Amino acid sequence: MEEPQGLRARKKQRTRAALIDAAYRLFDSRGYSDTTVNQIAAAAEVSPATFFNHFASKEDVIFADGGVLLEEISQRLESLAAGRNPVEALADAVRATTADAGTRAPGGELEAIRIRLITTEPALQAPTLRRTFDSQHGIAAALHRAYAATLGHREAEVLVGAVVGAIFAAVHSASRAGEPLDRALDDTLDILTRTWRPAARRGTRESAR
Amino acid sequence: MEEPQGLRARKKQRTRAALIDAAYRLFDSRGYSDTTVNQIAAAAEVSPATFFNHFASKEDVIFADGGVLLEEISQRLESLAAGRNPVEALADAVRATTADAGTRAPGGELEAIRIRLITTEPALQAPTLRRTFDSQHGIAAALHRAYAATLGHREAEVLVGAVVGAIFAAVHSASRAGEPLDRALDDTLDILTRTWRPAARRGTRESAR
DNA sequence: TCTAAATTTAGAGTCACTCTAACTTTAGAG
DNA sequence: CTCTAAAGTTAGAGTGACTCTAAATTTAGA
Repeated sequence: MEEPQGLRARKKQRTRAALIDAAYRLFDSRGYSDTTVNQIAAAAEVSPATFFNHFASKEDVIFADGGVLLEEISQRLESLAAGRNPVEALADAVRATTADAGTRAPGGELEAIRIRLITTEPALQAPTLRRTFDSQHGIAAALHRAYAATLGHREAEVLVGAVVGAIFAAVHSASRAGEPLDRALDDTLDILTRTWRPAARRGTRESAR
Repeated sequence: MEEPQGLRARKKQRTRAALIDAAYRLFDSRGYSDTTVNQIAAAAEVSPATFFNHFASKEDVIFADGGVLLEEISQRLESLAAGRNPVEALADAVRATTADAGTRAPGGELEAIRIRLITTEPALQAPTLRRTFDSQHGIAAALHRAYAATLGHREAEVLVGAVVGAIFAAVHSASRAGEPLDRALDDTLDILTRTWRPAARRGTRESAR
């Protein structure tokens, strides 16, 4: 897992790690908006220019090593598809992924800060939505692959969009109400699996020409 | 509809209209990102400071008179609730609202530009998502009101989130594929109403205490 | 040891956005 | 009609994210 790269690459990773660490530390104490990129660079003891050498934007530092969840869900989908309807499989994949994302050792400390940040900082709401939205295509593609026989391309997109949209809505409203997020997630997945029916298909082709 | 306000208010509306007009014109020709607020102000023949006097941000010009759709959908929900399940009512409300939003006379010219901008300009994706997401609460509240007897608070949030998320996913994928958006919307609403079942409720209270 | 590529850096510049203090115009009282 | 208060507009300075260019430093590999 740890390729013994050259000295060059190792140094680069070290400054990158220093930047991430400094950023999370500052975001945690002063808040996201009140932390400046210059402060992060100073705390990491590099020049401000170096920050943008590693991250495309200030937010990027927070989502830097994200996108892993997307791949995890997509992968799980394939093994969970058997015998379940798409929504059940999706729900299980989400459950499984979030379950061990919470207990994952490396970066677990930062993970807690991240969740707090993206659920509370207003300035991060839009970026979070955007990135999640972008990752939907990948999941939809995986779902379509796993249910190629019964699930059209558009139906897969719609389904994933619905599940993700529902989760976001529930998590956000729970967050505002001060309720625990994991419970909101469970409730949501329950509701979705309970109220979804595998589709009385009208035609077999839905991207008719 | 047009309160004959004082000269003061009329002048203010005129500069506001000039700003909106200039902004759309410039966005349309040079693109959103390549248009600067200074250029908009110059085109409207006001100072740059005045722009921010009317709009909180550059994007704000585009969404300025939006938010109307939200209220429309919420209102329609109440009259459409009878005899339908929640998803059917929601779908009908969306259909009805988008139907006459397309044919609404005033600003119809700008409306076309707006749709093109928010579906193609990458810089507007995040703001669009954010605003839509924010408006969900209002719709969810209206839905909960219309189905107070059978639909819990959380279920309403989940449902609206699912419908909105599905629509967004479909519209976005259609937009990337170059397919007509209205057709994607119709397909999506069809899929949703066909695959949703009114819920075999487990308990009557889902925000158990 | 020398050269080429990768990292970092300084520095100047753009743009969105904020804040403050002034300036102009309208509204309404007397 | 006049005078004052408020609303609207403006100039100007400043902050912070982000870009670009060119130079400095460091490592890789011949």
